[in-house]
Amino acid sequence: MKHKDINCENCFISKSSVFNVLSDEQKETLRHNHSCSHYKKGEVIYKEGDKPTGLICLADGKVKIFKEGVGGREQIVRMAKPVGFIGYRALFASENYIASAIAIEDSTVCNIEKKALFEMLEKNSEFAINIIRSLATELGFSNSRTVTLTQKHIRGRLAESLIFLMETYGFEDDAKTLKVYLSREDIANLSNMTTSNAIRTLSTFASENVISLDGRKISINDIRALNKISEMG
Amino acid sequence: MKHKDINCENCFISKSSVFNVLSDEQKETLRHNHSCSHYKKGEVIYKEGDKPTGLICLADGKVKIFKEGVGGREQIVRMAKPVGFIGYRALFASENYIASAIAIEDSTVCNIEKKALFEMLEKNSEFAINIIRSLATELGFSNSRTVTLTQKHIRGRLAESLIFLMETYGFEDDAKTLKVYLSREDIANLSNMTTSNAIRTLSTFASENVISLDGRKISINDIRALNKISEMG
DNA sequence: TTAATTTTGTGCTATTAAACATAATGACAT
DNA sequence: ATGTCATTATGTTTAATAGCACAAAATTAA
Repeated sequence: MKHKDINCENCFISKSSVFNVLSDEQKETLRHNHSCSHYKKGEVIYKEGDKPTGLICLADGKVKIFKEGVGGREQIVRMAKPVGFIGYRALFASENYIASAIAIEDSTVCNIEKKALFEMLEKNSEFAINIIRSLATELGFSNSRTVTLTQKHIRGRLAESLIFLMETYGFEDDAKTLKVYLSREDIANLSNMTTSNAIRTLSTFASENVISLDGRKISINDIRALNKISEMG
Repeated sequence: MKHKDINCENCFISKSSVFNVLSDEQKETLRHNHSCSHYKKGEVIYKEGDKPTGLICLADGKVKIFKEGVGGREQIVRMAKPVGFIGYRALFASENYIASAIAIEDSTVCNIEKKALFEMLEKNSEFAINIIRSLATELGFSNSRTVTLTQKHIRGRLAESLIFLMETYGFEDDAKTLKVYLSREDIANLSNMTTSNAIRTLSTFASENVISLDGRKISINDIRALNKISEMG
């Protein structure tokens, strides 16, 4: 369910956004061609096969992007955090979405119309170069992940996922609890393993004092050990 | 070993290249900032960790791009054909290479200087948009491949690789023999399996009359069956 | 509050594919 | 031609992990 007109100004003012090379006037143009929506935890933002209507910016919340594979088994290909973009790959490739996006927390997104965006790309080449850099970086990440997910063993894959979540979402105030609360199934889908094995391996990590578990709360006790497991298997 | 000044004009005149939106004058500018090289089968074009010096265009030949994973096991992430670009990801992300490129046939490549290329990106936004589209398409391919390689079983993965090679390099004049001659090891590295299993599974496909084998020559007898194996496992 | 449903946790079994071993074949250098 | 090395081929064993079954706990709905 969408609630219109919720503030998503974050998307335009963030220093780290690809928009940072736009002039105030250009930002204003995009602002005039956007709409905001709100999604509750678990709601679908877009589905595999849908046609993109614009560039979606995540102003607040957390979103998982995943593909359905063999027998409906899902593989999470990306986790988005604010301020970040989602669905841009399909938009720029002029294709339909090849993955789905679901809010894993209540989220606010803003949609910038395709037409206005492409006009901006033509006008401001520095902006285009920013997009090129983002896509190239993301492609490198994807290639690395392919190798990881296919070659590392379960412990290595899970350790790497935990490191990834740590780097993406950071810690709570205690400096050790991951600031993201995923189901065991989502953790499994991120790490290319069954839910059973994700549960089992998390328990093992906890028994080795590498992490602590309290429901969906995961605390990292020993980053060095986690890195070692990720690298060595 | 590199041989300078071998013709690689293909790269500039190809209709299907991202350069097709450049004016004659702009093409001339890039031409003034390029150099050609030749690589024999098996020679390294660049290695993981190297710093890109420009955009490499494959004018003639065939190249495999691969990453080294756990225990040096290689995963082929892309196969390049003429006219196509290699090494552009690292260049555009301003990173060092995260994969290596090796000629699998005698190949001619041309290197367009980084500086001239980026100046062109700034001048011609249509060109930049072309690059954006290429990167976005490639990213989609990479994401799909991640799911395939992690979820499909051996038969499915191998079938998909054969279809991929067929779509990438096409057939010889007999309309059934793949126009690319890979070692069993390369086929394995493309399909995320051991060499033994690639050999075994190819034999099985041959015994099922889906393909025919004659040394490194692979002929596709039944595309429909191959597609079915790829989809169903 | 109770009932229903989902999520988490744990043990056992079956299956897949890797690892290993050993030939056979083919390519290449001397 | 002859030896060396890489590649291809095939059989056997072993290890990893998916699949399944079931119970406990937590969450949601009635």
